[in-house]
Formats: sequence, C-alpha cells, structure tokens
Amino acid sequence: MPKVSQAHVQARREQILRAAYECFARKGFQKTTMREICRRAKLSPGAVYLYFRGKEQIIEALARHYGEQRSGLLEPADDDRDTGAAIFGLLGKLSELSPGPGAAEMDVRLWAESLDTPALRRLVRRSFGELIEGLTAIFRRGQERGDVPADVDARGLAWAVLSLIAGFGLLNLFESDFEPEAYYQAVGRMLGAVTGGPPTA
Amino acid sequence: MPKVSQAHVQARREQILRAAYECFARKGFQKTTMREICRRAKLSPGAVYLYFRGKEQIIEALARHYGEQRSGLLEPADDDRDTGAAIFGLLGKLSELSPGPGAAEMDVRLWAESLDTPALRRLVRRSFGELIEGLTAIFRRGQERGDVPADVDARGLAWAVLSLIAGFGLLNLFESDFEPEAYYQAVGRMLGAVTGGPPTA
DNA sequence: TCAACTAAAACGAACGTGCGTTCAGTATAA
DNA sequence: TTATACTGAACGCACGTTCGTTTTAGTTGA
Repeated sequence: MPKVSQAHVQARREQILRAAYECFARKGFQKTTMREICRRAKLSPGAVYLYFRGKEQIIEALARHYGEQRSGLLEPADDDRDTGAAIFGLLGKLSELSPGPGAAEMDVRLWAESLDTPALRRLVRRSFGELIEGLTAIFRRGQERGDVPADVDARGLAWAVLSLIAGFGLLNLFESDFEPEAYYQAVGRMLGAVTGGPPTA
Repeated sequence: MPKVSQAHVQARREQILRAAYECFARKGFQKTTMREICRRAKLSPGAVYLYFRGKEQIIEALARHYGEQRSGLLEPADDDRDTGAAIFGLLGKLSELSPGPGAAEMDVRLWAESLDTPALRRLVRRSFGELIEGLTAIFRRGQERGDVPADVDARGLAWAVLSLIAGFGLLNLFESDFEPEAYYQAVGRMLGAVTGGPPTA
C-alpha cells in the first residue's frame, strides 16, 4: 500500500498510540517492550519505526495526547453557577475515571517517569499549570462575586483542590476500602468553608 | 575479615541500602544499575549479593525501611491538643521534607513501582492504611470532644487530609511557583470548617 | 479492462549493547 | 592456617533497533 494518504499515516500513529497506552497503563513504561506494543498494534517492529523514532518518542507523544485530553475537561466548567457547584462539578469529572480506564495508573506512572525525562517533566508541569489556572480563575470569580472570602489566596485554594483531585486517584489505587461517598462528603464540608456550600453537603 | 560480627552484617546492609536510596531517589528503580549502587556503596557486585538476593529485594527492603520511617512520624501526634493543632502539626511534619531529602521523589517512584510489584503494593497499602488510621483516630477524638462535627465521617476527613499531604509533595515537584504559605493558609481555612481552627488561620 | 511495473509500506530475523547476576580467585581477620 | 568476606572479569539473556526482503496499493500503457 504505497503512496498512501496522510489520513492513513494519522490512523497508523493513533493505532500505535492506542496499543502503547494499553500496554503502558498495565505494565509501565520500562517494563513494556517494543515487541508487546507491536503485537498489540498488529504491526511489525519495522513498521512501528516508520511512524516513531523510538520508544521514547512514543512515550512523549502519548503523554502529550493524554495531557491534552485531560485539559480538555476543564473548558466546559466556565459556566456561571455558584463557586461550590463549579468546583464540585470539576472535581467529579476529573476524579472519576476520566480520561479513560487506567487513568489513575497512567497519572502515577507519568509523574514517576517525568522525574528523569525533561521533556515529560515539561508536559506534566504544563498539565498541572493548566489545571491550577482554571481552578484559580473559578475562585477569583467567586471572590469578585462575594461568593468566596476575599482574604484567602485563590491560588492557594486551587492548589488545595488539585491535591484533593490527585488524592482521589491515589486513594482509589491504594486504599482497599476507600469510599468515594465519604470522601466527597468530607471534601464538601471542607470546601463549604470557602464557597457557598456544595450540592452534597 | 571473616567470621564477622552480626552487627557488621547489619552495618553492611544499611550501607548498601543508603547507597541504593541515593541512587533510586535520583534516577529511579529501573534506570539505576546494580553497578551504580555498588560504586556508591564502595563494594563489588559479589559483596552486595552476599547481603541481598538481588535488585528486587533491595528495592523491597528499602521500601519497608522507608515506610517504617514515615509511619514513625505519626506517633508523637497522640497528644491532647485540640484537633486543629494536631492535624496541622501532622500535616507540617509529613509534608515538609521528611523523612529525608528526595522524599517526594521517592514517594512518587514507590507508587509507580508498586503498580506492578505485589510485594511493594502491599507495603504502600500498609503505609496508606497506617496514616489513615492515625488521622481517623485524631478526628474521632475530636468528635468525642465535640471539637469536630459529629455528622461528618471521620474516615472521610482522614482521606481528605491524606490527599492534602500527598498533594503537597506533588506540587513541590511539579509547580514551579508553588508557595507553601498560601497552600497552608488555604488548607487551614478549609480545615477550619471541621475543626476548631488551625494555628495559622 | 487488465497486466505489467514501480515505489512505498510492512515484515521479521538478526545485531549490538547493557543489564543483572555469578563464580573462580584473592585478601584478611580470627 | 583456615574459614570467610570480598573482588571483578565474564556470562547469558532480553531489550531496542536495524535492514535486506517481501507484499501491496497505485500508475501506466495498450
């Protein structure tokens, strides 16, 4: 199939990235071999190397793709509900299973891998930055509206909420008897101190 | 130096573990080679293999040692101050740099590695469990004292605080302009809703 | 309409490298 | 003198990557 369309190139790359995601989420970046990615993508090593320079570039492309998906969840939160509802809506969307199965595992693996890989670290930093920016904006709007106390640093609140989001994933991974309901109740109670009062409290 | 004391065996093991910790915190488990650990411990490969069955066992021993250090920080928190002070004291102790340099990196690396290694996963789960137990006990005592609202699940609050502790480490790693002061202020404000009111708020 | 042709895409066995681990030999404390 | 801690060159294996070969989709000429 020579002289193939550019759409086909795109499709092949996505086919490889999908296979890579499945392998990486299960076994991690280091322990996943190229052969496994090839097998899952139903391609030979030679073919894969036509579309990616090597394993490292696959990881990087995947991380970029993943980060964009994650950030995309932020945008619809720009509505004008009260601050508590906005924050809680975001918390729910970002905490649950988005952006797909194995997301919590992938987050942890990306954090760890990014400690040694400058390119990945930049991507993770950007992801954190975009989330913080969005959360900060919500709290700032709340303060302008008088919804949120003015003497608290909006950025500080955003950091705290990001912790609660990340912690949700960690607890799901490592607390065998974790109960999301109780978590949301407690978080709602705490957030109630700085917002009008979330829907569940 | 044959027929050596059992204390010497202990010393050698700790010497190796210390070297391993320094390597692992910097480069991660997979990317650190046995040769690097040997060089840093000033021992030959053969000697190291007299004290540990292999790389995997070094990682496991290190994780166990590390987890015990971490849990050890919990105990002095059993005093009878008000709940806010107790929680905030713990948060400070656990968040900062304990139990040593590179702790935040090590946490993230252990989380990631434990996803594929059952023995490590058990250790991480135990660490989480011990922390949650300690935090839950503090909140329960607060509820008995009337310090903390009785209609909030103490376990849920413990989970939330654990998130805030873990998040502190993550933010230090990945938020370039992170300001611990603002974080503590915001967290204090939020915790104020369920405790008497922390020292900084 | 359909062979013959061509160039790109895909294959997969083979390569080199770097790793964890071992073991025959050496040094040393008792 | 001897049992034992220690050395470090060597081994085997598994990995990422390459490249000579094969297959295939599109093009050409009648």
